[in-house]
This record gives sequence, C-alpha cells and structure tokens, in this order.
Amino acid sequence: MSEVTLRFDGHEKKVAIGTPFLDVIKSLGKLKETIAVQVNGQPRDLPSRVESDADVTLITFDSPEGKEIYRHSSSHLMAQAVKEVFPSAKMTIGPAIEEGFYYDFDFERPFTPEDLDKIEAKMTEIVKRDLPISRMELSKEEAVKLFQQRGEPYKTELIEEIDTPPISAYQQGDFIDLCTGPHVPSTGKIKAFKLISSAGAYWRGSEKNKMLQRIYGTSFPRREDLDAHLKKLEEIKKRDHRKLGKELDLFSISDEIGPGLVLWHPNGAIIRKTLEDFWREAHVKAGYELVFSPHIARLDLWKQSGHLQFYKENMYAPMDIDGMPFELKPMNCPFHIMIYKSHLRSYRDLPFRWAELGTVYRYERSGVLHGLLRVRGFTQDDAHLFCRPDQIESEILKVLDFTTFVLKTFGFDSYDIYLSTRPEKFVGSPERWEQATAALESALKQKGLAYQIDPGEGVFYGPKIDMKIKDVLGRSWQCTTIQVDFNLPERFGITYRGEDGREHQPIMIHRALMGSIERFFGILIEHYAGAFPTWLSPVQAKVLPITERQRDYAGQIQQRLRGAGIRCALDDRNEKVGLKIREAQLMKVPYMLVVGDREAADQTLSVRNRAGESTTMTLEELQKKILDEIATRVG
RNA sequence: GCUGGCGUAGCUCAGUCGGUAGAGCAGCUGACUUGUAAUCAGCAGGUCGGGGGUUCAAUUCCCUUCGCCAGCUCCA
Repeated sequence: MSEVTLRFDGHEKKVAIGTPFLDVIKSLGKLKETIAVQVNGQPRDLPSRVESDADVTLITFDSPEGKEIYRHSSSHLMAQAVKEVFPSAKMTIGPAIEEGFYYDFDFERPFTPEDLDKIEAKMTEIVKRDLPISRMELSKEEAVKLFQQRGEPYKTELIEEIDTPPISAYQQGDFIDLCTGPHVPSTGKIKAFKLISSAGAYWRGSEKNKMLQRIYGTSFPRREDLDAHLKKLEEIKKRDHRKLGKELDLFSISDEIGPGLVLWHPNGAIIRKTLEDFWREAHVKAGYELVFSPHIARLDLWKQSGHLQFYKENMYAPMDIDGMPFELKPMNCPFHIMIYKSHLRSYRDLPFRWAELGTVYRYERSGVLHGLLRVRGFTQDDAHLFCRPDQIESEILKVLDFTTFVLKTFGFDSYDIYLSTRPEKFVGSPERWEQATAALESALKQKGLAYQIDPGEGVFYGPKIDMKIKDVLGRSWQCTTIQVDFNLPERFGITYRGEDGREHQPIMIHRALMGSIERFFGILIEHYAGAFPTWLSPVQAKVLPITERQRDYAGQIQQRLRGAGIRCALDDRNEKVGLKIREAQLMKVPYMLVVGDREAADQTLSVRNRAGESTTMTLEELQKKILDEIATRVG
C-alpha cells in the first residue's frame, strides 16, 4: 500500500492512501474538537479519504468555517427532526447564519412554541443515536429522481438549477439533504443547541412566492457557550431601546400622531440637545459651516434632482400650495446645492463643507418600522462637501478622521468598513468612477482602516464608504456613510470658475456620521443600556435629603450645582431615603447625593454612584468631578 | 407591503368555554420624619384599540380597520 505525506501546521505525517481523515485526526488525538479538515485549501468531511500528499488544516468550531459547518450540520439535524415529527413538511433550504442557523419548511401551518419543543426533543434523540453523516455524489438525473421519490419538490427545483455535477447530498439515518457540505462526521457531534423562534419567510426571499415556515436555532459544542449566548440574548432584550425609552421616559411614538413619528420627551430631548451641541461644535472646529434649510420645496426641485424619478417610493404625495405642488423633503442635498448656486464660485473657494441637522421624511413600509431605529421622520446629521476632483482624497481623509473622532466619543472604536464600487446602472464616466473609487480606497489605506470591497454595491451616482459600528455587545450598526456624487452637480449644472478661467463641475460628497439622530440615539440607549455617561445623562446628580431638616442644605447643593451648569434634581419628598435611592437608581442617575444631619453638619455629601458605591466628599470635590466628566465626555 | 402573533387601568400583567372585569406598581388623600434599591392605610382609576355583524346578551364568537411585535423584503 502506498503512502503519502500529510503536512499539518508544524509537523508531517505519513499515511496510507485511502485512510479516512477521521482516523488520521484520531491518531493525532484531536478528534474531539475537529469538525472537518481543509485539504489543500478545500474543505472536506472527516470520513473522506486521503488521496495524495497534501497540506491539511484542522477546522474547529473556533474558526468561522468551523462555526458555519457546525451550524449547517445543526440545521440538517433540525430538518431531520422536523421530518420525523411532521412528515408532511417539505424541506427547502437551511443555511448557517451569523449566530446560528435556520431551516425553511413548506408546512400547512405556522410552527408553534410547542412544536419547537417537540422538534427540540426529537433533535436530542437523534443526537443520542449518533448517526454517521455520509456524503454521496449523484448525477443530476439521479439526484432529481432521489428527491422526487422522497417527495421534496423544492429540492428538485434547486437541483434543476445546479449545472456543476456531480451533485452532492448528505445522509444521516434515513434523512437525506441536498448539500455541498462538508459536515460534522455524526449527529452526536452536535452537543448543545436551542431552537430560538419561528416565523414566516418567503421561498427565495420574494414576496411573490409562497410563504414558508422558518425555524431559527443556534448550536455550540459546549453547553456553557450556548448558555452564554442565551444570556446575551436576554441582555439584548433588557437593553431594547423601546423598553428603556419607556422606562426612562426618553421618547414615545403615539398612534394618534402616526407610526414612525417620534416624540422626544424632556429626558430624551436634553440628550438630543447635548448631542447636537457636541455635533455642531465639533463640525465648526473641523472646518464645516452650518446651514439650515426648509422642510418643503417645490415639486420641480425634486424633478430636477431626480428624486422624483429615483426615490419616488420613499416620498410622500405632494401638497398643493396656491395651486403649486410642493413636496416634503426626503433629503437635504438639493437645498445645499441651491446655496451653492446662489453665487458664482471660484476654484479658490473650494472646498465648501456645509453641515445641517436636517429633518427629512421618508415613506417606509409599515412592516419595517422599528422603534427609533427605523422611522418615517428623522434628522440626518448631514453634510455636503463641494470640492474639486483633486480634493476628493484629502476631503475623504478629513471625513474619516472626523468620523472616527465623533464615534470614539461614544466609545465606538471598532468598525466594519465597506467600499462600494460601481454598480451596473450608473451615471458619470467610468474614468470618474475609477478616480473617485481610487481616492476613497487610498484614503482608507492611508488611515490604516481595514475594509471590504462590496463590488457593484455603490449608489448609481457614485462610489461610497459605509461604516458599521460595533456596540458593547458586539452587534454592528450601519451609521456612517460617505458617498461621492457625480449626478447632482450635473443635474443642477453647478460649476466653479477654474484657474483656467473656464467653468468646471465640482464633485459633491454626501456624508452622515451618526446617520440619523433618532437611530443613533436608539443605538446609544442600547449601547449604554440606558446608563448614559455623565455628559449625556438627563439628570446628572440628584440630591436626596434624608429628612425635612436637611431641606435647606439640599436646596443649596442643588442651586450650587445647577449654577455650575450641572443638571441637578432634588427629591425632597417625605419618603425614606431607600425609596429615593431606588427610584434614582432605576432612572440611572449617575450621582445620588444623600444628605442627612451628619453631612449637613460637616458640609459634605454622601455620594452614591450607579454601581452602589458610596463615598463622602465635599461639594467642591463633587462639582469638579462632574464637570471634569462632562468636559472629557467620559464616566 | 406580506405571513403569523398580539392589543384588558398611566405601566406590567391576570381573567371571562358569551351574562358589561381583577392584581401589583404608579396616582390621589392621610399617617409616618425616615441613613444608601420599595413605610403603612384608605380612595379613585377601564364604553377590555376603533367600527360593523351574530345573539335576549359580546371584552369573549365572526368580519373589517388601526396600531404593536417577530420574521421576510427594504434601509439612516
């Protein structure tokens, strides 16, 4: 029998051709954690056999590939269980996703939580059977026949579209699913799993197709990892900005006003005001100028901008004013362009950086509205830069610096960045696209920011950089977008007088850092779990006198702190201090200032923070501490 | 928009297999003068999301409409 050499990371091993990788891994003592192998870069099942000399990497759950395989095998396990419990369910597709997996079934009714329990119990049983999972390869005809026999029409539809034979399928017990693999070697490998939810989903994601029943689940090799994940889901629930928004009295959305329209209560409004002040001040410091624009404009403006053509489905019906149609604005850009157009512009003037907290209204389908994260009226932290083509790169560099500064202020320092390039339908010349895309890319590189290219995902009018921030729970949120626009300058015919005395067309860059104030606020609520840093907290300190005897002293403290610019409240009700503390704590007030006879006598404060730690300090010390936290925006 | 679920007091939630509803918290009133996450007592509070239908009778059953939630799709 001939031998070949397998090269593992750091060592080699000679094995006989035809040996299953399973045996090789077993001999290395790594069978337990190994899910599959990569042979010369190709993922393979453990039961597959050694064919030739090769570089072999062990795939474990710790790698993204490992997770994918593990979850995909989990989805097969679930599908097998569903077929055993509900034989009439037709299988469709069931991939691994970010934090788990799902499988879509065509079933006569939605699955209930009780169904999920039954399915989960069946999964446990199948895991106990520890069925070997084996790969089979079939011709297209064989595959179609097989799944026809098994009564799986969706599978045969999928097979019909595959034109790279052979077609592979995986079998465990008498369950067979169409799949490219690889998979874990047996059902017993799936250790800890949980079915999370079920909901409708369209066949192939199109609402024209039949609604299928999707079951979401997740799985881990170790029980404690599953528990940690479930705990995180709990934590996410607890942080839901809609729940905290109500509890902390930050905002509301009223039926009587309409869906997707936000009321900012005083507690939310003061946070917004603080955010906006910070935003404006930072922009002025970064060389922007502030502008304002109206909420409606003549329909003709939107015709000229092209919004009426390209953005119609997000715009509201026009209103009639003195026989003239006007339109509620879905964007701010045309207004800023009109500011540009109000003068003759010279190349010496460029770039212009005009920023506006511009409130826009967009029609969103009712099913997509979601708290503050998806609304119909919102304020963009918008800016438009008008520059010469040779200034694109330096402007983008500045925007990137500025963005990271702004986001860091809120503790967002980890991003996923996407560079979207020219789509199939586009305006402007390919050369311009190339130039602008290169400028964006070069700026990202100079800043040392890691990014991914999203080919063809640019907007029709120009390439863009999108940044997703990662919150404290590791969830990502799309906020920042930086878009080059060749279209609007063209449509509005804006120009500047060049060095050569001729008219040139400026480049326009749209950018929003937070995206929208509403959405960003929603993200912040969840990010901070409602416990805002001192500079943002609606109430920064609350004086809690123990009895009526300390009323005067408490009042003086409040006045002093208020006078220093600190948002300080006073709870002088005839209540026990335990209750006052409880309420202030639930409202997540950063500093609770307990004053009793002792403090009044010593002219001190018993300062309790949100963590429940108390220290005694003087008013001066506390004031300095709070002012310092406000100034540095930490704490 | 689609599919499913839900809508009962300011909030969180019970309940009625059809006979017009109940708790805790919040609110109000009173007592208590209080030491680091809930003092006690009393009172009041709901055309059971809106409209229509079936019925002697609807919060309950049916239809419709609005809104919310989850998912799909789409996006700041």
